[in-house]
Amino acid sequence: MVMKLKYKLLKEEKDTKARLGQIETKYGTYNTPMFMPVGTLATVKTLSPEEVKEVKAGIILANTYHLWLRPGEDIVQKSGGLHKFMNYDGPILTDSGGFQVFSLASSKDISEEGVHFKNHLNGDSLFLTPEKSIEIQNKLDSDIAMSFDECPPASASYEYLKNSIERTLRWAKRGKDVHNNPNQALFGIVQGGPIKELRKYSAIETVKLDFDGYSIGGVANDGEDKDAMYKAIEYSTPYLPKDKIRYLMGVGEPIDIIEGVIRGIDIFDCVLPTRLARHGNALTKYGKINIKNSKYKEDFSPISKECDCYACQNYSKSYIKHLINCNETFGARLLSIHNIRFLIKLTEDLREAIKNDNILEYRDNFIKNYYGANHE
RNA sequence: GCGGAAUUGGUGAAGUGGUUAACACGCCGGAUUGUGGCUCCGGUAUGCGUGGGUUCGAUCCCCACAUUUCGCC
Repeated sequence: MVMKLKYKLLKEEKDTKARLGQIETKYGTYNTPMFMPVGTLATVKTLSPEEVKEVKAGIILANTYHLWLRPGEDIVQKSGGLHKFMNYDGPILTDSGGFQVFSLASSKDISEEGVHFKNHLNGDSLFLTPEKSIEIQNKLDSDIAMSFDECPPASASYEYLKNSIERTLRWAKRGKDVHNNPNQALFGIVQGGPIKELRKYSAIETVKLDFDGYSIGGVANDGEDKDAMYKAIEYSTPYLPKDKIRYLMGVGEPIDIIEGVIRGIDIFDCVLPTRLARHGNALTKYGKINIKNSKYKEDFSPISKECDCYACQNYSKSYIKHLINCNETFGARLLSIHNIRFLIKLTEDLREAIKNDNILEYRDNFIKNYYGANHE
C-alpha cells in the first residue's frame, strides 16, 4: 500500500492562531497539536516501542545523521525499513542531519555542494549533501523526511543569515528533485534567525517549492531567548499554507509548546523529556523537580497524583530517587516515561482548550502553576 | 613486655615552618530545547589524634600520652 501523510485542519481557536488538526498516515491517524518524542538512534532512549505507545505517542523522530554512521542506511533498508528494524508501527519522522552537522561535527566546511566535516565518533572526514541526506532518508523509509538545511547560530549576522537562507533554499530544491519514496512526505525548513524580513522571505520562498509540510528551524539555539523564539514563529507562520503541517523543530519546554501552539504550530519534537529524565528531573504541573533532592528521600508519593503514566501509577519519588542515585537504568526509564507522557498530556489538554476556545486562559493558568512559588 | 610505623573532612588520600589544606569519591544544590545516554557547573575540613614545648609564626620540628597497625618475646 502506497500512502503519503495527509493533514486536515479541523478548527482554529477563536482568539489565537492555535489549530486543531488531524494527520492521517500509513501507520494510523493522529491529532495535532502533537509532541514527538526523540529516538535518535532508532530507539526512544530507555523505552521499548510498547512503552512509547503506552504514553500515547504518535510520530517519533529518528536521525539521519546518526543512522547513516551507525548502523548505516543500507542495513536499515535490508532489514525492511526503519519501522521494521526498530519494531515501531507508528509514524516516524527523520531529521535531515543538517542540525547534527552544525551541532556535533568538530570542524566543518560549508560549500554550495554540501558540508565537509569530521564525525563525532572517530573524527573520520565525511561529506553530506542535500541529495545524500534525502537518499539516506528514502532508504530509511521514514514517513516524513526533512530537507537538508543549514542551522546557523543565534549570533549569526544579517549578511550571513541572508546567504545561508539562499543556500538552504537551493539545497531544499536539490533534495526535492532527488526525493523518490512515494510513501514519504518531505518537509521544507524555514530559517532566518530572529529577523522579520528574513523569516518572511524564507517562508515565502520555501512554500514556492511546494513541500508536504513546513517547519521552523533555527530556534532555541545556543541560549536564544524565548521572546526571540516566539517572534521567529510569528514572523514565519503567516506565510505558511493553512492546509499543511507546521513543525517547530527542537522545542521544547512546556511553556514553549504552549506558546508555539498559540502561534499556529502543530507538531514539536524535543530531547528535553528524555534528557531531563536521565539527569534525574521530572516535569510536573508545578514545575520541574529534581528527584535527587534530599527532600524526596522519604517521599513515598508518586511524582504526580494526577498522572496516568506507568511510573506514577506504580512507583514513589523515594524509589525513583533511589534508582537515580544508584545510577540504575530503570530510574531513567521511569522518568522518561513520565516526562514524555507529561508533554503528550500537555498537547492533549491544548487540543481540548482549542475545542473550548479558551487556550489563553489555559496558558495563564499553566504559568501560574508551573512558575508559581513553592507548591508541593 | 620490647621495637618500628601510622594518626589530615562522610570516605580514600596529597601536602607545606608563613596569605584561601590539592585531588577523587560521597553528600548538597543547579544546568539541560531538530540528543556526542550514564554529562556539565557550583558548594562542601574555622581544620590536620590529645596535651605540652621550640619558633615572630606549626598541620608540618621536639617531648609525653592515646589509638591503630606490623614485627619480636
